Amino acid sequence: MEKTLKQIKALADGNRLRIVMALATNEELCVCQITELLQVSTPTVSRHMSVLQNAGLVENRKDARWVHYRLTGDFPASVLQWIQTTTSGSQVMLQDKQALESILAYPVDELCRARKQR
Amino acid sequence: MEKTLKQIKALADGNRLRIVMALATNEELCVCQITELLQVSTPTVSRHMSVLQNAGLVENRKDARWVHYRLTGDFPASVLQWIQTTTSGSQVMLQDKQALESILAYPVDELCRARKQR
DNA sequence: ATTTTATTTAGCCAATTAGCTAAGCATGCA
DNA sequence: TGCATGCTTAGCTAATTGGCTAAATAAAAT
Repeated sequence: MEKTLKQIKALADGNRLRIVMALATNEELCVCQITELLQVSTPTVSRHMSVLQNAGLVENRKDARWVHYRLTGDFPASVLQWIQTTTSGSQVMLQDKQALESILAYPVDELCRARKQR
Repeated sequence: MEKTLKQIKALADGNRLRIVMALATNEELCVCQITELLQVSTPTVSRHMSVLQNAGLVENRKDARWVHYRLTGDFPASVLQWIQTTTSGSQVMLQDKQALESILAYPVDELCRARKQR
């Protein structure tokens, strides 16, 4: 039961659900991009990612300065599908989808520098 | 997203997961029986049930003195199945399965009276 | 070598939550 | 009508959690 419970708890947060949905449609995102999406501080995103990773729901890949996260192959497919079908029409998720398009329009390093200036 | 998140949060607790699993294999259980299963106080069970009910995952039926809870038809089937397959082999769930057999062996009113004496 | 940059870790605070006991509310029975 | 019974609500406490800022780490660029 422990693993299942850990995974459910990892998903039981609005921001983490948004992250999962973003990764479901975008394969890989770096911390900086997720930070821009959620509009919370970088450390907060980092902690959310470690919760998801600890639950075995995401994994990361280091590439130069960036850490790219993606959903693991173990991510329970039926759960992901349920989340997608039940949330994809929601206000937040629609907004995120649009925001992600803008975010992905920038090269990663430009986005990060841009954030810095605020 | 709100409804989905509410449902996930409702499931993000060990005792509530145990309750859901118990109801998945037993159709209907009263508060008293669930209390006996979890070995926590009646008010605690009552609160757990209201969290699940608020999320639309369980509904209740009043019968004389007792309130019987069952999973709703809306309970996302794929999620239930995932929980069942991933937790049914766990220590806790196996113990619960046995405990439930003993609990169901008593008529409901006897069980409640029996509890009272401790 | 030093500085810049992306991310993580540590430490703090406010809000939420799961547990308890005590009190309240219904419903059935004497 | 009054009492017992099953459950819920209220109110408290301890523990957990999500957010922040500041400091640490790691890797690239100057």
